[in-house]
Amino acid sequence: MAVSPHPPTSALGLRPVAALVVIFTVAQGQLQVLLIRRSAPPYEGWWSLPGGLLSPNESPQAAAVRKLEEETGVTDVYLEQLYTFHNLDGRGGVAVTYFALVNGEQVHLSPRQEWPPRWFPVAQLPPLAFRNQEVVEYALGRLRAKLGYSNVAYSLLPPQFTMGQLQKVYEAILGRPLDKRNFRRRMLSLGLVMPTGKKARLGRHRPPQLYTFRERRPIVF
Amino acid sequence: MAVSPHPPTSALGLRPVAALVVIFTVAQGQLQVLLIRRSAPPYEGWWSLPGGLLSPNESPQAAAVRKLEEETGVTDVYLEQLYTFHNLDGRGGVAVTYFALVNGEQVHLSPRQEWPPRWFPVAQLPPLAFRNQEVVEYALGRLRAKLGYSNVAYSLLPPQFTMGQLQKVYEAILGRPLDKRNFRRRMLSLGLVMPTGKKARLGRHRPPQLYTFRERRPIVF
DNA sequence: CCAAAAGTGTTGGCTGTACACCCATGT
DNA sequence: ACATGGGTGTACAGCCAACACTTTTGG
Repeated sequence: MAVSPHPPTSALGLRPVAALVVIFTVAQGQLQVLLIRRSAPPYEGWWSLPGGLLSPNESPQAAAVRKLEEETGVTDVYLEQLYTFHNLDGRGGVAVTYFALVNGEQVHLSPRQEWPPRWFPVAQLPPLAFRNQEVVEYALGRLRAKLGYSNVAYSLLPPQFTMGQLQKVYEAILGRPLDKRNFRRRMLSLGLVMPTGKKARLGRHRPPQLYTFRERRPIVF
Repeated sequence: MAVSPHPPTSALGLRPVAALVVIFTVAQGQLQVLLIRRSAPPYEGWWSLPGGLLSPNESPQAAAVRKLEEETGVTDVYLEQLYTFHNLDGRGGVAVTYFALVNGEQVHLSPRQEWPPRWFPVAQLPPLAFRNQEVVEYALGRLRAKLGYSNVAYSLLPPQFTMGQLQKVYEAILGRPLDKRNFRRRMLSLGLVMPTGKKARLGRHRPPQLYTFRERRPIVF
């Protein structure tokens, strides 16, 4: 374990506890992560994950929700606890990490800050402060795994969408192309999504079929 | 969220941080959990999971290892972070939980304490302090899931074992019987275990074939 | 001799994957 | 007319679950 360059703050079992959020979205066909720029040392000016110490009486999850809302204005999205790291910052603190999935359409990045938050494609991240790189990689692995057996994608899409849109989201997250027919079959047979009521008219001027998620909250199979 | 009956200890983002360990073993054909009795209020005299606040400069994982060693004398076993709970004790603390798997043969429960630790079958737990019941259930779900795609069982068994022994461990954890032939085939074809070098002599007096885990450290597929 | 545990193959169902063409719409 | 995207079926391979009897060992 690395030697702490700072005096210990950990007597009595009391520790600084922070929440960190890896916020994902899919835009321009790519999976993207939200990063902010640090305005204070250490790592001043470096890109890093949104997060910070818990407020008095606040739970780690509440802090994650608060950070998410502060940075993106979005609430009521998929949020899941990832892992709890120790000493990410070299000061003996504990960081509870989360990942969130947001629909890029609804997000308005807070422009109030001097150095505003920005989306970065996961494949082209800048150097990150602390050990945030690790955290992003961990989150990405988890997200990809969950895609296979849960409905996490619901919060990346509008309430109604076409199969093509859904498939593009999956492809962006997995980073590889999928077969259209197999994809459709799987989504339907898992009961993940269902066609909207709007019957497709036969004959001329038939609009594409729209689908919705059966459940717009976390489900695991 | 429940109202705290105690004054908040959470100003400045400093919180009490504890580690809790769900220690599993398989004995008498049953999956068992190690519990201790609390010697102080609240919940004095109730059964609960081993754990406690971090020592100065100690990481949550190190605290979990320490607790495990204190209670069972065992070291170098499978240990995995589970989930981080908030306010388990109603005092606004953060509890990082772990689960561990130990081979019952190697364990010598510390008898030094007035109220010694004891194994309980998971199916027959006594009432537990705080919300430890939740933690055990969470751990059990995770353990069962991991059994399917990892080699976690290695630390529940001696270095060499028969297929029958291995199968009994799986059955105890899953709580249902398995088919002998399918089980053997799967273990071998997944490359989880391999026969020991000792060639089975043909003819009379052939001892049962012994197997070992290919890797005695955490592997996930 | 008896009880207990090791060892051994085959079949049928299901699931996942690979693969190509037509139709409608909008530009 | 062309480009874009929606929509459709089949065949093969691998995986899992069900199923019964023989051999060996130790007492």
